[in-house]
Order: sequence, then C-alpha cells, then structure tokens
Amino acid sequence: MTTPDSQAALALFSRGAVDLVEQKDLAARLEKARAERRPLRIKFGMDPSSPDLHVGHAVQLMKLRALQRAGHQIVLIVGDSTAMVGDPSGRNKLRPQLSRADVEANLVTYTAQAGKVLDMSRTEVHRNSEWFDAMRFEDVLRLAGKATVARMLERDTFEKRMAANEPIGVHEFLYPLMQGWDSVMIRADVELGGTDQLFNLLVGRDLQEKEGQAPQICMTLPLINGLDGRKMSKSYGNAIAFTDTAKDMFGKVMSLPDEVMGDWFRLLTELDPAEIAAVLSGHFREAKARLGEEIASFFHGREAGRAAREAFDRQFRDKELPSDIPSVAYPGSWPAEGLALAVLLREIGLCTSSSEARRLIEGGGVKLDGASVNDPNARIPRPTGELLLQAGKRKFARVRAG
RNA sequence: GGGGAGAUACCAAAGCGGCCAACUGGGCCAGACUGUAAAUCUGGUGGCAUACGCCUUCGGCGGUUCGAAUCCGCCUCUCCCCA
Repeated sequence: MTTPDSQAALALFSRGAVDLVEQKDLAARLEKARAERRPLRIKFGMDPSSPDLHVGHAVQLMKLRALQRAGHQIVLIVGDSTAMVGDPSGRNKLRPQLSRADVEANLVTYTAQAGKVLDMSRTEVHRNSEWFDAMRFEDVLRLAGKATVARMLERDTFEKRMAANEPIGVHEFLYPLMQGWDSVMIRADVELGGTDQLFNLLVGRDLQEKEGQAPQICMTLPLINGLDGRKMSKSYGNAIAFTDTAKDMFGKVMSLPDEVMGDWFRLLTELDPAEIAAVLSGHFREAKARLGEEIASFFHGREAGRAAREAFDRQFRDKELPSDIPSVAYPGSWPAEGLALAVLLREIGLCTSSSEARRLIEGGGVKLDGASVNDPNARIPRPTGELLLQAGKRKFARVRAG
C-alpha cells in the first residue's frame, strides 16, 4: 500500500464532508495506520430493501472510491437485519419486511451496481444477519441496555415525530444500536454516511468505546436532492438511477435547478476543484450539459455520454425529433369510423389511461404529425403509413395500424 | 387500567344526510415564457365512455335511510391526558 502523507490523506477524507467527528481523531488514526502499515477500515451501510442504486448513493460511493484508491479497505454492510426494522431516517413509516430471497436478490443487484464505482474484488461485504441472527433475546436486551431513551429521543427524526404526535415503535430505537453494533463487529475505523446518518454513526462510536475499541471516526456527506427538490429516492420517482440510459441521465441532469450544480460537480465527478470552478463560472446551460455528460460518461462511457448530449441538443435546442422514436403497431383492429385518439394514446403506452390522455389533449399537450390536437374526442382514421404521435414534451411514438 | 380526540385522494387539510369524484394548499402533469433550469401566468390532477352518462373511492365490516364521507353498532389503528 502506498500511503500518502498525513496532510494529503486528511484532505482526501475530509473533502466534501459535512460532519467529521473528530477530525483530530482521524489525523491520529491515519498516522497510526501509516506507522503500522495497515489500511483503515471504512464502513458503509447499504439498505437492501430497494434494489436499484441512484446517484444519491453515488455521493458516498465516489468518496469510497477515492479512499479505496488511496489504499484503504472498504467494508460494505448489507443491512438485511436492520431492514426488518426500517430506518427511521426521513421516512416515518415502517417498511414491509423482506424475505431472505428478496434480500439476496437485491444484494446481487446492489453489488453489481456498486461495482460500477468500486473495485468489488478489493471490497469486503457483510450481511449484518451474520451476527444478528446468532443473538439470543438476552443478547438483544444487553444491546438495548447500552443506550437510554433520552439519548434516542435526541435524534431529530424521533424528536420531530414525537412533536408531530406520530407513532414511534419501540423496536425503532434498536435501529441505531444495530447499526452501531455493526461497527463493533467489523472493527470500523471510519464510518461514512449521509448527513441524516450522523446520529446512527455516533451511536456506533459510543458502542465501540463501550466495547473497548477505538471509537470510529464518523463522516457525513451531503444528501443530494432529486429532480423535484425532495430527498432523492427511487420511490419518489425523482432519482437518476445507475440503470438509467445515458440519454435519460443526461436529460435528467439538464432539468436540475442551477443552484445544485456546484454540489453535484463536487460530489459526483472526479474533476479537480479548479476545473469545476472554471466550468461554473461560464454559462449555466453549458455547465449543466458538462455535468450531464460527465455523469452519463461515468456510467456508460465517453462515447455514450457525448452521444447523449448531442441527441439532447438536437431534440431540444434544435427542436429536431429524437432519433430513437419507438415504432409501434396498434395491437387492436382499427375501426372504420376512426380510432379515438385518447384510446390510441393509452393502448400504445404514451398515457396510462384514456382519461389522462383526454386531459393531456385538452391541455394542448398532444401532437399528431407535428400539429396540436385539441379535441379530446378526436378520432383518427386508419393510417396508410406511420403516424407521429407526441404526448407531452418527451414522449414520442410512431404508430401504424396492426 | 380510566378518560378524551382522531382515521378523507400522492401529502397536508375542509366537508358532518342529497348541490361530493369530494373546498383549499403543496406536489405532480400539461400549455405560455425559457437554457427541457428558476421565477411567473394558465389549465388539469379516480376509471370507462364520441356523447347522455355509468362505475369505484372518504380506515374495515355490518346497519338505518328513497339517499351516507356525513347517522348508528362492532372491529382495527393512532394521538393526548390521568394512573
């Protein structure tokens, strides 16, 4: 392992971090590790309850990537046991329990996706059921006894829920303890998480100390918001997923608010700070396009990133039609008196219901062969060739009679 | 254990026997304007239907009524106060 000198190492860790508890501990730990010629064990927990990663996760993963390249040992914890509790962060509702099979399936997806950012061959992966399944009730009680109710209520989400008269399950108090226990079990030197994780990370620190271990350094990185300004989450439909196409990634980046550009560049690209500053001082559309290209390229390669940008420019800047309009055949028979446009839109999947299609038509959002249609009852005669349909800004299809 | 309050569409929150597919705000979708940004303005926001209209929905199950989100009973869940 090649250990950078302490100053540079410290800078590498703390760049972009919101909380770092404690910085001096980290400096000392780095120093010690260097003397012992061992890497630091960096812990990061993943929730296996939803299968796909998105760029919100990438904030953490990019940091882990940098640390991994600096020679540190990344330890991913798959929280299959904690998933049974449901992290009280952010969401206020309990999650459904997952079956073993679901967890395993998600785990496969997760590690494959994380592999786009990390070198998984050098990454340690654990399920926390490895130790929690072996616990007896007595052990659980002992763990629960390591924290007080008052301490738990300090957590802002619990505090808010109490204030809002919302229910809190007693078992939810166990979540931070479980996460903290993971740190004890893997002897973490550092734990990384989003800013909403600070409380959980600190509990790990306490537990390690109680168990006679050196308490872990807790580091949080900003949470990035999704396309609509809320916390990025797949269930909100506002995420840029690892599995999105290059074109989708680019398009989604272009619809981000200007204000978040700086954070996104810093947290999600590997451009150096000087270059980021230069890009941000130019025109914002340009900066945003650069960001979109960087992100799309990271996941899909340079060529795909560039192509996504070009396709976008053609479609939206130059108002040309997209190059990849799906061509579909209307599955049913085409009535002699013409097919209701609303039904057609539904059947080919441009709208989810004919009611929605009618609303869209009335709102002027539907174009047939480039011309707006405003009659929700419009009937379309059976076409000889292909019809070009557009629903809203970005949904297109070419249709022919089946 | 005792007493009180409450459960309405994605979220918040009105409605308290017919005028309710259900006020309003947020979110979201669409249109105008743009840089597919923000801000602003406009329209829309259960499903089916060319249309008259029909169907499903107000925690769950029953009941009263010509008619219930609204009244009654039971059940489930939540919060508050007291112990």
